[in-house]
Amino acid sequence: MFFVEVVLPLSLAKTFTYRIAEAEFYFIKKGMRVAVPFGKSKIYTALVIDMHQNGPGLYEAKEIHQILDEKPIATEIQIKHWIWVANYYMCGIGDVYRGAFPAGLLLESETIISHKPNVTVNDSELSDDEFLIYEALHHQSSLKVEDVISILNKKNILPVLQKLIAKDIIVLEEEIKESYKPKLVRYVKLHSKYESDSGLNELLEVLKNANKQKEIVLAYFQITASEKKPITVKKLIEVSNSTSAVVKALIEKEIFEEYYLQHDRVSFEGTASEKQLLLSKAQETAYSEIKKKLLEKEVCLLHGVTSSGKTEIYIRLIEEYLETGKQVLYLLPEIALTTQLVSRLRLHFGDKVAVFHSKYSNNERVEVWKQTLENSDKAQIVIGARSALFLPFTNLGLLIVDEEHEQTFKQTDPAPRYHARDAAIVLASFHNAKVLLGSATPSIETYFNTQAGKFGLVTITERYNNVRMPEIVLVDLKDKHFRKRMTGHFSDLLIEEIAEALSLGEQVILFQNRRGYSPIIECLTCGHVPHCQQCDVSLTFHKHKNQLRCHYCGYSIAKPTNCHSCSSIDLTTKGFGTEQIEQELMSLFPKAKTWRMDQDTTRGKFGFEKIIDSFKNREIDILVGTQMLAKGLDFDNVSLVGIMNADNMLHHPDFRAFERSFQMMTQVAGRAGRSEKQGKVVIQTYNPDHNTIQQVTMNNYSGMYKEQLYDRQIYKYPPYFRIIKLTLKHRDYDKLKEGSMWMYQVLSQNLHIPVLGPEEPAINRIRNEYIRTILIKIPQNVPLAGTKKTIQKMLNSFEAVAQYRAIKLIINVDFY
DNA sequence: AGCACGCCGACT
DNA sequence: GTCGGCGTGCTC
Repeated sequence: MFFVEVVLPLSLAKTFTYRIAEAEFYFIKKGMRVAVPFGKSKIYTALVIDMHQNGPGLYEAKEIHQILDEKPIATEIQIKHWIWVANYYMCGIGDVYRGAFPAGLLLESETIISHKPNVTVNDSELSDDEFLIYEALHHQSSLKVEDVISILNKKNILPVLQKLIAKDIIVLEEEIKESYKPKLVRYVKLHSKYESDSGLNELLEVLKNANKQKEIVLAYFQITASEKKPITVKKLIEVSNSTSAVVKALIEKEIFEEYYLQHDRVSFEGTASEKQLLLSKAQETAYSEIKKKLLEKEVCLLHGVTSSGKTEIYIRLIEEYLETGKQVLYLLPEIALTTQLVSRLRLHFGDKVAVFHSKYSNNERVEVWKQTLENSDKAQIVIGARSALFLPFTNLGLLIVDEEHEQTFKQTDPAPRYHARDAAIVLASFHNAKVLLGSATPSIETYFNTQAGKFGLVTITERYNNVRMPEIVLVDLKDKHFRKRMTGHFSDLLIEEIAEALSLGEQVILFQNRRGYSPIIECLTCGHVPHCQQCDVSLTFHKHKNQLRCHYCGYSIAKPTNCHSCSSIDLTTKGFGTEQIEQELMSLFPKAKTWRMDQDTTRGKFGFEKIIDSFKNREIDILVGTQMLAKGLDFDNVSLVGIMNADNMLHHPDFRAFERSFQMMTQVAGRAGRSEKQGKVVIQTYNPDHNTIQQVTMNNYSGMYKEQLYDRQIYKYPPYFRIIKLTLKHRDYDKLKEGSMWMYQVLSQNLHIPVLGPEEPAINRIRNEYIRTILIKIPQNVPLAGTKKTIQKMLNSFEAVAQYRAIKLIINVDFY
C-alpha cells in the first residue's frame, strides 16, 4: 500500500493522507500538485509534501483523483519555509499554502448538473422548482450551480437537486477546470503554394479585383523585407491600415495561413540601456562596507538618510549577485512603488526583471511563478510586495527588503499573519543567501539587532549629490491660535511658505494623516454624534459625496440636515481630514492646482500611479495626502512639505506610536528638497517641545532609538519581549466577556509570563461583533517554541468548551 | 472552506 | 404539522 501526505488550500492545520497506486508512488515527487476528493463531493488541488507506506489505522484513505504535474511545481525549500511560517505564526499549513500559491494554479471542481439520457418524465410529478430546472435543461445541455441559483432565485438548491436525482432525472458531475490559459497570439504566413517567384505574380493576378486584400499582401511583403520575424495579425492590420475581416477573407482564400504562438504576458521589450553606474564617494564606501559585512553576517542593515541614493547601491549589489548566477528578490512595502522601481531597474537589467504582486492577474502570476521555478532569464530579479517571498526560488542569492521599517510588511488579515522581513531572513538562511535591509528610519527591532551584533550595520549620513537635509521649522499651534494667526488649519507661516514656493514655481506636499472632511459631526444643541450602527466609531463626514461614512465597515448614510436626536439644525464638525485641507487650500490659493491623494482618490488599478505621474509632470502644484505620501517616492521639484498636525499620530494608544510618528514625519520631510536648493519642512503642532518632535527636527535617530528602547524595556515590549496578541470576537457581549476571561485565566495560570487583558480595545465593536484582546509577552530568555506549544494547548482546550466554541479567535504573533 | 445533520420559529 | 433558518462538526 502506498500513500501521499498532502496539504489542502483550506484553513486547516492538519495534513491529509491519500492512497496511490504503486506506479504513482514512483512517479510522484514532493511539491507536485494532485487533485483529491475532499468531503462529500468537492475536488481540491492539494500539494504533496511527503510519500510513505504507513497507512492510517483509524480510517480508510481515499484515492487521489489525478496527478496534475509532470514535475514538482514547488521546491522542497519552499515547503520547509511554509512549515516554518505555519509554526512560527501559529496558523495552519493550509493557510500558508493558500496564501502562497497563485490562484491560477489551484484548481477547484465545479458541480455540473445535466440531464440523464433516455428518461421519460411525467410533468405532473414535478414540483414548480423541479419543473423549472427540468425545463432549463431542455434549452441547455448542462447547468452550473450558480445557474440553478439564479433560475430558482434562492440559495438553498440542494434539496431540489436531490429530489431530481432521486427521481432519476438528472445527474451531477464534478468538473475540474484549469484556470490558467497561456496567451496565444495569432500569426499569419503566406501559403506555401505562393512561395516561389512565379507565385507572387499568380497571387497579384488572383487579387487584381480585390484592392483591400492586395494592400494587405503588399504590406506583408513590406514587413518581411524589413524584419525577418514572424508576423502577427495585429501588426499586419496596423501596417496595412486594414481590418481583421479582410485578413479573414485572405485566410479563407488560402492565400494566408494562420497559426498561433504562445506569448508571455509579462515581458519587457527592449534592452538595458544604462551603462556602468556611477556611485558617489559615500555610496562607494557604503557599498564596499556592505560587501564586507555580508561576508561575516547573514543580514546587513543599510541606514541611509532620505535621498542618500540607496537604490544605486542595491543595483550595484544586484549586479554582483547576478554575475555569480544567483537570483535576487527585492521586496517593497507597497505595490504602488513597484512601477517606479521596475522602470529604473529595467534600464539597468533589461528583461531580467520580473514583478509579482497581488494586483497582477492570475495568469500573470502563474507565469512569474513558472519563470522563477525554471530559474528563467526573465526572473533573475523578482520585485514584489510581501507575497513574492513565497515564489519557488531555486537559486536565491540575495534578498533586499527596502523600507524595512514599514508596517505593511506584516500581514494582518487573513492568516498567515507573517512579517515579510522576518520571514525573508529565515528564507535566506534556508538558501544560504544574504539579506540587505534598507531604511532611512530603521525599526527599533532591526536597529537593536545591529547593536547586538546580530546584523551588520552600514550608515550613510549625507544625501546624494550634496543636497542638504531639509530645514525643519516648528509652528506652535497653541500660540498661533491664541494670537489669532490661523486661517482654518493653516498658520500664517505655512501660508507664507506655500505662497513663496508657488511663486517660484516649486511644488508643495501637505500631509494630514486622516481622510475625509472631518471624523466627527456633532449637534451643537444636544451634543449628539452620529455613530455607525454596526461599529463602535463615529461616522466620518465626506463632503464631496455629502455623506457620513464608517471607515471600518464601509457603512454610509447621507449627511443629515438636522440632528437625529433632537432635530436641531445646528450641526458642527470636529477634527479635520484631507478633504477639508483641500477645500481650505482652494480658497487660500484659488489659482494653484491642488490634488488630494488618499484611499478615496487612489482606487482603481492605476489610481495611485496617475496622481504620482501628474505630480511629477508638474500638473499639480499642491498635493494633499495621507501616509501614502511617506513611502519612498522621489520628486525633484518639491521645496516645501507641511505637516498639518503632528499630534494625532503621537497620541495613538500604541507602544509604537512615537517610533511610527518619528518614521512618518522623517519620511514625509524627506520628500522635500531633492535638487540643489535646500528644502523646507513646516510641522504644525500643539506640542513643539515633545521629545519625538524634537528628534525629528534634529534628525536625531539615535536619540529616538535610545529613548524608545528604554521605554520598551520598562514596559515590556519588543525587542525585549515578543508579543502574541489574541483577538476574540463574538456578537454576544456577555458570552465574549466570559470566554475571554476564561482564556485569560487559563493562560496566566499556565504560562508564568506576563499576560495582559482581557482588554476592551478603543473600538470595541466592528461589524456587529464585540472585540476583546489578550496580550502575551514572552521575555527573551523564555523559549519561544515551548511557549507557543503551551498556548496552542490552551487554545485547544478553549475550543473544547462548548459554550465558547463559537467565539472567533485570531492569533497574531509579533503583533505590529 | 463546503456540506450534512440537527434543532427551533413562521408559515400552509 | 412542514419548510427553512443557522449553529455545530467533520472532512483523509
